[in-house]
Amino acid sequence: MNTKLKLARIEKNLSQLELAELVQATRQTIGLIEKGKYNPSLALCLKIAQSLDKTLDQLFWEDQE
Amino acid sequence: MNTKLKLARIEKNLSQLELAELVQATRQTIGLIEKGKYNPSLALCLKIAQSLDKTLDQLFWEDQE
DNA sequence: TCATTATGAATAATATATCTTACATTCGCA
DNA sequence: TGCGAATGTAAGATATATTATTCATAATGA
Repeated sequence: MNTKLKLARIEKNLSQLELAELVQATRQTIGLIEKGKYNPSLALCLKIAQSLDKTLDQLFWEDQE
Repeated sequence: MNTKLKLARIEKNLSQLELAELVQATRQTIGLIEKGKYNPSLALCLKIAQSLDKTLDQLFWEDQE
């Protein structure tokens, strides 16, 4: 479950569908990434980060043990 | 061409093969990512970053225009 | 009540990352 | 010289991300 991504999207007042269109993906893909059920490509992560005005680390980096 | 990745690997004195083994990938995959010919998965990017003691941003973030 | 929006979820099809295997080149070093 | 290590590259096979389509549900507002 990628809560950071979901929160960042909601902060920007975007629906899954709106974010999907911004990054040229589908609603399902965004939904599954937020659910943590997909292992997205770097290119998609970069587009998402740009669209939400975040960096990769802010959305996808978890402190590794 | 991902120069940051290549430099970070060389800084750690790792060959492509050694890095590949650390992240459970193949030498070819590492080579192609360094060449900028692959769009790697987030999971692989995370493993690479951990192995090189860098964050995602340090290896894969380019200042977007 | 009804319509719309947002989301979750499943299945089948497609695109592509990754692997496997293999061969070639370069370079440092004995 | 020549050997071994590191790297580049290519073709075919496999795994999986992503799409397309569809159905279901909850929330909201007219």
